[in-house]
Amino acid sequence: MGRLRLDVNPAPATTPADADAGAHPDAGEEAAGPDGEGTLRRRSATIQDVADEAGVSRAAVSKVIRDAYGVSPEMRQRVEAVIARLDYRPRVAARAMRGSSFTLGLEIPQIGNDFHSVMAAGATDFLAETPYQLVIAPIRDPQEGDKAIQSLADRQVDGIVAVAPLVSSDWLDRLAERIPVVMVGRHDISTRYDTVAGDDEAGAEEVMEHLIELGHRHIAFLDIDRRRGQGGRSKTFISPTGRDPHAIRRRVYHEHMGALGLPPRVVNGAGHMEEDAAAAVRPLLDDDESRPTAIFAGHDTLAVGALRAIAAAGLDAHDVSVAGFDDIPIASHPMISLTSVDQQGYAIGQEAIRLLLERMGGRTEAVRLQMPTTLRVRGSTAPPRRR
Amino acid sequence: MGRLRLDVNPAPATTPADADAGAHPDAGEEAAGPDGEGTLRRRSATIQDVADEAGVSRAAVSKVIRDAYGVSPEMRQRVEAVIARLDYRPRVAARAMRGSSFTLGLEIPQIGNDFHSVMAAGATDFLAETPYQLVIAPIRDPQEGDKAIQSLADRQVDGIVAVAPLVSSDWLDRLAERIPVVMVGRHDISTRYDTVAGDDEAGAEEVMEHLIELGHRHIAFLDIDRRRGQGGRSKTFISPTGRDPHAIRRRVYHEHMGALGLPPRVVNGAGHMEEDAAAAVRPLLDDDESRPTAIFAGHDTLAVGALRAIAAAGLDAHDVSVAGFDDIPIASHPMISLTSVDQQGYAIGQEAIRLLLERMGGRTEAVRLQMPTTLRVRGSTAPPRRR
DNA sequence: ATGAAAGCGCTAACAA
DNA sequence: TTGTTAGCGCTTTCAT
Repeated sequence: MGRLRLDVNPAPATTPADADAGAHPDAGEEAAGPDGEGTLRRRSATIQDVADEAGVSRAAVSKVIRDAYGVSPEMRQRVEAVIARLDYRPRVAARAMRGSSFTLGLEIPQIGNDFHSVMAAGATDFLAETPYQLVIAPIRDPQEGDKAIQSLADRQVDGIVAVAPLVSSDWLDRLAERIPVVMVGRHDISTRYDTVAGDDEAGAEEVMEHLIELGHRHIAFLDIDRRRGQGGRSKTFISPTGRDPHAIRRRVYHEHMGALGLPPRVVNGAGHMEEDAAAAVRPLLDDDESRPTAIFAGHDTLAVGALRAIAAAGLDAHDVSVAGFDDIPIASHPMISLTSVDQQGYAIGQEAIRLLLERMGGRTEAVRLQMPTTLRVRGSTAPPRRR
Repeated sequence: MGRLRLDVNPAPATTPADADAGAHPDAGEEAAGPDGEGTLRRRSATIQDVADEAGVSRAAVSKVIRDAYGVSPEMRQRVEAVIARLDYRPRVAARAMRGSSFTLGLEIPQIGNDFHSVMAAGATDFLAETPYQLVIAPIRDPQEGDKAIQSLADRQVDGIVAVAPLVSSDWLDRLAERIPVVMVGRHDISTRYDTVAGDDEAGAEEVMEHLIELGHRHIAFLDIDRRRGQGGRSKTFISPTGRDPHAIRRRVYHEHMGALGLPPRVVNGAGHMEEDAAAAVRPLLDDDESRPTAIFAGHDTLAVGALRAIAAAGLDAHDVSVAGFDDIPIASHPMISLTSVDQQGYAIGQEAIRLLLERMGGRTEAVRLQMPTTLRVRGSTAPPRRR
């Protein structure tokens, strides 16, 4: 599956059109023209075609489509009519060569993670009345963040928003010299790119205080697994600064456990997916004695996976409580009812784009935004059953 | 919120670099070079820079990066060294002007719909070992599908996969004259673009037979709402052919109800979102007498929303059963346990890309693929309580 | 207000 | 095997 024949190279896009003797392609006309309705790809109208047809210069057409200064109403009208008739669309690639592509890139480390979806929705909505188009570059392995970001940069996007906790800040600094960059979920201090992040420290503290107050003492931390994708990729590495969101959440967990003299227990999620988390949690539940009474999951997708294992084992919140992070939409579903930290993913997406547009508009000082968090207490956390 | 200052126009990307007197940008060197570490955006290396630095022609460099025929090992090595040192990256926009952009576009009508996420994952995975990058164009309103597709086309992607049930097939035919297109979830017969779709008819039949067999007679159909975004967008319209997936599911529902002489009851989901569906279902539950005993939801996101309303009202599957379509990941969660039709979203994503690559490789006959469906019976459907 | 012309970075004939 | 050259479609001075 997934094996593709190696005829991958696209057919040369060169049309047999050599007759450059003022031949208007007449693209978009309903009359199919002299060219048979065969299968050959038809060339579409260029700015030159429009200019010829309207009897003006390319420059004039360019001014019309850019709404630039210096066009008479009559010319504008004439040109616009031809544009409509020929169904002319400016080629973004050609524009990009001279300036901007009016495209913004968003890299997210996991398609299907609802937190990222919500963030992307915020970004998309914010761009609505803007001339910019957002494109998302999805990746398979969270470790490949730098590749996807680079790929976006190669495509001449005018700016990049990325969620990539593991990419080195040096590399990002270098990238940000070339193109405006806003990083989401990073707490590092860069002078070249902006950051937007939730307050991971405060959020994690709320969770731990809540669990402890409920009476839990045997609390496990369900972490994402960074050992995956161990290939020695040069620019990607395990965050050494401990400043990525999951490292912070884990540290706060350790601090609270330590303060109470409780032994920490970190379980590796073996990935980012719900199923990975369920698999990692399952063995914890076997033994009634050693079983934790609560699990603090690094993010909601892991938390939902933990709930999957717990429910499948016939246990409930009084046996094993679960708290997550992100407050993804399903968390508030009454049948899931997951206690979670709301870090305003939608607003994060909006703010990231706002900052990016600001930067593209000329701002040069770096801005760091931290969103406040709110603990949403729900049914998945309850006092532990006395044993 | 979301209101952005109108300094949206990107700063002109022209660097003040006028000294074209053989100045190598020396991009990517760790030594910051003579230029102060100020804020001006640095120009990055071009193929010309590499050629100059390596003492060869542009064509030679081009051949090296394209792995083309006719380069001596020595030259290749020399060029590659310079490429690495200068951190040279070919500009995709420039390449796109001469041929392909090595970018494939995926348009999905709703970011955050898990079925689309799974599909996108299949597409992404299939492209893994390929030189192509997938970019996703998200949209806010499902009605804007044509805009997003057009936007992708404007960006010179080499091919397009789209989920856009409401776009007219004429428009798509015209688009497909210019660029390879594969449509997902459409059952129409086009000679210019391919289609991949689940077997909506068979899937819906399985659902209805299952509900009826359980003993349900008062079955409602929870439909997406097509009245939204009523603005008269020229190329978008309510599918007149009745061949879009939701129209088919609804038709099968009507047929089964009619065959049993039962009165149909179609409820509008007022959108595609879970919350929309919950709001639409709530009023159905008020009156014990008129309350349906089962709901067939047009897709799983709506079904989960229905479950939200049902659970919030303190009811369960014996009061109101729910069946959905798509078998999104959360459906199998034991706390949700939603009966649903599996139409292999992941495989659909893979197949769509496979067909697209085939088409890009030269195939001209249209291919229509239909994926078989499987009903996953779970806890959300149960025999109705006797009243 | 309009147009001529240069050039963005790359690929693809074609020559050498 | 290598280099020269002509564009791809657009924006942008700079003349007119």
